[in-house]
Amino acid sequence: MIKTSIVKNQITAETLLKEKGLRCTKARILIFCEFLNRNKPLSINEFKNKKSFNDLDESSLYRNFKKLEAAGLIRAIPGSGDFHFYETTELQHSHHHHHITCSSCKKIQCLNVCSVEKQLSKMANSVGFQVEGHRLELYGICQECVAKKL
Amino acid sequence: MIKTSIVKNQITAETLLKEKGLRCTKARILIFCEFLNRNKPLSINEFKNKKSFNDLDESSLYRNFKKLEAAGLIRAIPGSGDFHFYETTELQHSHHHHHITCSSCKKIQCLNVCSVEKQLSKMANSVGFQVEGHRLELYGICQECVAKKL
DNA sequence: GTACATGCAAACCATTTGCAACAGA
DNA sequence: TCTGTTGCAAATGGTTTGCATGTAC
Repeated sequence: MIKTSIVKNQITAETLLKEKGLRCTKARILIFCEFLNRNKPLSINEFKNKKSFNDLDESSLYRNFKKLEAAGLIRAIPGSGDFHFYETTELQHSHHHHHITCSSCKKIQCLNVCSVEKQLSKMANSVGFQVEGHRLELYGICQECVAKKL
Repeated sequence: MIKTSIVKNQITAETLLKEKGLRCTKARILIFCEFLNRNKPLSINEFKNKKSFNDLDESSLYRNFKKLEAAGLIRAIPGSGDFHFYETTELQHSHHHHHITCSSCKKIQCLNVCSVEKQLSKMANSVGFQVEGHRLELYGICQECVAKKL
């Protein structure tokens, strides 16, 4: 199941790269597949620390991020700490999601719905901006922890 | 009018610094006053380029930002472009609000309304969580940059 | 007088760039 | 083959740090 989607993503990656007129390099496919497989904002640091990227020079990493961004396949997420973050622009609509962290037991849960886009557009428009994207992290208490505290 | 508020802010600055147990250095007062007077997110770069800060060494700038942040007088704004951004926690910035960053010129704008709380509660409830809080950063394009690109 | 702040220079670290060797089309 | 990509090493630029001097209290 998981393997199937990874294979599918590899094909997707190669197809999209070609569509955008980019050469299908080993490195490029590896990087772009990582975005498609993980489908969430990834920092450059996460690539640097991953064993499968050990053979790839850092400068090539950076250059490929730039290329993929220029081609519109990934998007830079402005300002997130010490490293640059990017996310894929593909799959966005079907898979865009956020997380909520339990402040008691630290469990992280995926939220499969994001229903704030309209509000965000309004908020941004009120100060003359057009929204391109957002980063949202929730925190709260999960059912089990509420139960424990009673 | 403006002068009056600037004088007032100078007094405020010195009072707050003392309250937090920080020494009232010339540099420290100058920096913190800048935050109180401008009352919006400021990048370190804006300080570096300002003539009134020419006499102050960069390392002192950075050290003072850290001190003021540790004392809770200013807050670092996560994820901006090439420079760190801070805003004062005093005045209107003490209440809950978010920011939108222009992905072109990197300007950061405060959003004075947060109208997503209800949606967030719903999203969280759907996976059995009660929301305690959230972190939200928007990015997009500001009016000026839209105009430039045309 | 003492602890903390400053200036200066060097170090640090993420990112960029120049260049020669290499690989995709 | 020809142009774009890679690895390596050096450069860049924002930020940090060590140390001797200066200043708030």
